[in-house]
Amino acid sequence: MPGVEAKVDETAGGESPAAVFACPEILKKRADFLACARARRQHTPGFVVQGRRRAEGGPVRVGFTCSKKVGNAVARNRAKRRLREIARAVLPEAGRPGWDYVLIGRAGETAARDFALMQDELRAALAKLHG
RNA sequence: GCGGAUGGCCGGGUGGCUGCGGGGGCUUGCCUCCGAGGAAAGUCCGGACUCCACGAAGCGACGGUGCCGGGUAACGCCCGGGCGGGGCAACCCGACGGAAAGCGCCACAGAGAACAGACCGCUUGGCCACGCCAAGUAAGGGUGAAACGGUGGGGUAAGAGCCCACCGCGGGGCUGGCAACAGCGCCGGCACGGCAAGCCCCACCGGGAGCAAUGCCAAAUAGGAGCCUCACACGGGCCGCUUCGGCCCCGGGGCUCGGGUUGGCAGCUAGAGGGCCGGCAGCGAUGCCAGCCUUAGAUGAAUGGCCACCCCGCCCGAAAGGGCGGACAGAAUCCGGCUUACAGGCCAUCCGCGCGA
RNA sequence: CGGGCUAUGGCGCAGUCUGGUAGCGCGUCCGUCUGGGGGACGGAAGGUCGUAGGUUCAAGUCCUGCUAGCCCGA
Repeated sequence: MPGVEAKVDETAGGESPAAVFACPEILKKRADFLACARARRQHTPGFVVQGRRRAEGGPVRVGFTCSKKVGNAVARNRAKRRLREIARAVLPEAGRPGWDYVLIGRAGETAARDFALMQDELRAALAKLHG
């Protein structure tokens, strides 16, 4: 859909306010996930984060993965919701434009770990990833 | 009070801040409304809805269902009834058609395993007499999951439905019931072991695929290949000296085939819909009528995060209080069932035992 | 959304159709041969047949429900 892509290019131009970063673009293509999987990664007790810098630039993008190992549908959905929430809270300030991030849920921990703790861990992991 | 049976219900609540999906509104970034389940699950049945195939009917193959009656859009579901089994009872359970249509199987043990037959025996007779032979017999013993009707009496050389009574079984009759079936009396003297969740027979049912169905739009490979047809108007080629005529390419239309990547829209949520309170018919499932309320539609896929109070459970504590936790589980076209999972709690009816009046 | 396959000793597989004895190879253990190792030979142990019911005298096998894993089509 050309119209939508044109709009995305506008917002990614750099002049947009911080509100754009409040809801980062969601990764939808399998190829994007595979590209991130080949890039750098950081492990934390609650989740795994992968990140890569896209050659073409653009906004912050983020994707979420919870495999069957995490549990049944309820456990997977709950883990993804918590990952989305910490991404929404942390990425606008800690994420870098032009980067793709993938957050991967882990069995048990992602759904049970303290929420504030996971936010700090994401900030620390992103710093390591960028550096 | 203790124990039990059946039917039904709830599945944490309230408020605040901040986010997500969808609808609507307008002043285009704000407001407002709605937003998971009883199983949304497993995908085991039955439908609706789309597309494909098909002249009708019959027969066959394959698959399914299987006591009778009713309910239903339909069902393998539900209700009522019958029969059989379990329980002191309330009540529960049952793949519950046919084994005299045919084939097959019944290991081991045992004399003998489906058609009769005789190991130990019993009785009679004979003899070279503590044994052998012949005839009769199938009551008793032993084996087995199962042994050719059972119990009692008569009878007999010993026995045997050989005869009798009761029970069982089979046949036909009457009565009650729509029926499954039940009851009553009559006849037969026993023939017909089990397995059909082995093949099979009988009766009934069933076309295939699935919302990634299907339809439309846009971009793009590239305006591809084949067949039929229309027209020889333009252009090219061939036959022909030319006009003209015919044929082929090309062109218009139709059909088929091949390659075939994304994106959007429709389908897409109001339907045999659910809930509450009534009325009528019915034992009931259910049907009819009336009123009110309610009604998720995502597509890398929406319900999250934090806080406060209350409820419940566990732990620590003398208490105040503190800490941890909240069953099973997440819509994907929709509906009716089935099956499976489920912390804790509530309500109603009924049964047995004990105590009291 | 629809369809199929598998589950048996530690590992890989037979046996299931056609019901009565669970078998094969590798591995493990013991012994012998060798000075020792390897190897060979001989012997032995080891299986709730995924799970819960049912049919049957009898179930790994037949039927039904469930669990786990794998594969295929749109």
